[in-house]
Amino acid sequence: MSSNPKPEPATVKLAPKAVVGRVCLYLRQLELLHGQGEITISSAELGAPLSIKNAQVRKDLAYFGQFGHPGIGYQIDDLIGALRHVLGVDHEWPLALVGFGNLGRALLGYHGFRSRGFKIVAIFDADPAKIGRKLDRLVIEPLESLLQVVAARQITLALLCVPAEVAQSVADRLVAAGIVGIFNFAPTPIHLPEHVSLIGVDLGAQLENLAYKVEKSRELAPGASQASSY
Amino acid sequence: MSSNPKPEPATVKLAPKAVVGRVCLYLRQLELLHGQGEITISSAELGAPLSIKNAQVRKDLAYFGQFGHPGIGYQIDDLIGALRHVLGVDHEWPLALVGFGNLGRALLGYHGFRSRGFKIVAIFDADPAKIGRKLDRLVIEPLESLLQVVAARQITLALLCVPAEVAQSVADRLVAAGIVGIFNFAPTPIHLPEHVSLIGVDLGAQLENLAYKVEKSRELAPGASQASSY
DNA sequence: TAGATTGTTAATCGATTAACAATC
DNA sequence: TAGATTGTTAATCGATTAACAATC
Repeated sequence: MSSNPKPEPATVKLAPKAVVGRVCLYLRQLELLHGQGEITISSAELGAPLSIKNAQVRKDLAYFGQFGHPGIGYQIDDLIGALRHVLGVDHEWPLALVGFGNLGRALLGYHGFRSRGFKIVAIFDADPAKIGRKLDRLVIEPLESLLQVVAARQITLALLCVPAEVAQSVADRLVAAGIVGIFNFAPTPIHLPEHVSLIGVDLGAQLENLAYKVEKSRELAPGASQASSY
Repeated sequence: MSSNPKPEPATVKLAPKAVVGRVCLYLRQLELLHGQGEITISSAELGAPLSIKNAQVRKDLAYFGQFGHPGIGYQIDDLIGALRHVLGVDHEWPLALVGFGNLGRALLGYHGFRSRGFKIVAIFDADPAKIGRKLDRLVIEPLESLLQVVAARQITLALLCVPAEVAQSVADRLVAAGIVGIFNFAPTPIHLPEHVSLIGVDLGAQLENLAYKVEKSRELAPGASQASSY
């Protein structure tokens, strides 16, 4: 433990969503660079491949502390450690996968989760025909077991991949079982109590956004659009 | 040669990303209400289930025209038609599915696309073991066929579900084949020429966002977080 | 008319960018 | 020291919210 300036003088400034989103990208980029043997990096170099300006990078990082060295830049391994801690990905997260349809099946095998400490430790489905099926080391369980399994395996987060019609009611049951964060893939908004966090991705809506962009750039003229990177 | 530095003086206000995102939600909500036999709706009623304020709803819609009637509200079927046109979902969009791994397989069966006029009409993969396999009415084809198939089936959009390492190079080939919009699922930013539109969803990064929220609300106190709806 | 609700303007709020003294 | 780069403040930009005359 070093001589840290001021740990937290009641300044619980929770970072804006946009900032957190970008910090995730910085972390991934940093890990890539670390793997390539890089030692330090400047805000400009870090932002460039992500199309993010140097001032933005510095401001984002400054939300969480002072990590840089004037004239030098950022120590990559130190920054990786700091950002992992900030984002809460410096430890494992046991996940429940709820709804084992097409999308649920894909998420079970999705590498982007596992590589970040997110580990699916339970699968639930309402369909009696699916219950009992074995996958990997897991068995598909009925929603009736939610309460017991969530407690036993200390599950905190859930991937919700059920049909839109039942998304809200299943979400309610997840909350009742003690889940504190839900990643909603159902194409419908759901409402949760204040203490439960929520992220939603509506793939259909996203694709409509893309259609709009294309339609619009066609209108504007053959060859004028705004490019962007994600 | 082209004598237009600025094509349209007044009316080419391309709506901000956030506005388009919300309009997609309005459209879905309106279709739901239409199915329930509702005829008219006010901005307040439309926004409520989405946790969006009435002023915001009116402002968003006003980007695209005047659809409402003072004292009455909006005619649901008229508004649906208008928004579909604005978003470009009043006609079919032939899609290419590129990369037939876990996620690609899930997207092939994903109902949220088909119900909006998005229709997968070609599947590509680089793996010789997969090429030739039949699914639904489609055959998995090699990337070498891209140019020919995209032209023949008039494909404009692509779902990119390949590993991060090859995402950029495959995207380049898609662009070369004439694709004008890419939905990138690979967990890496890609860069495209100006005339090609891009939407990216990084599921791993999203899950990290959720982890951050949970971590943060734990710090703040047991029972204080910001709820939101998607 | 009285009540409801729009589209739009003005006020507020937040996020991005630029600029620069401080630091290595 | 000279050059590089930080963290932070100030300026700019954009998005959300409130307020209200106009309209049905």
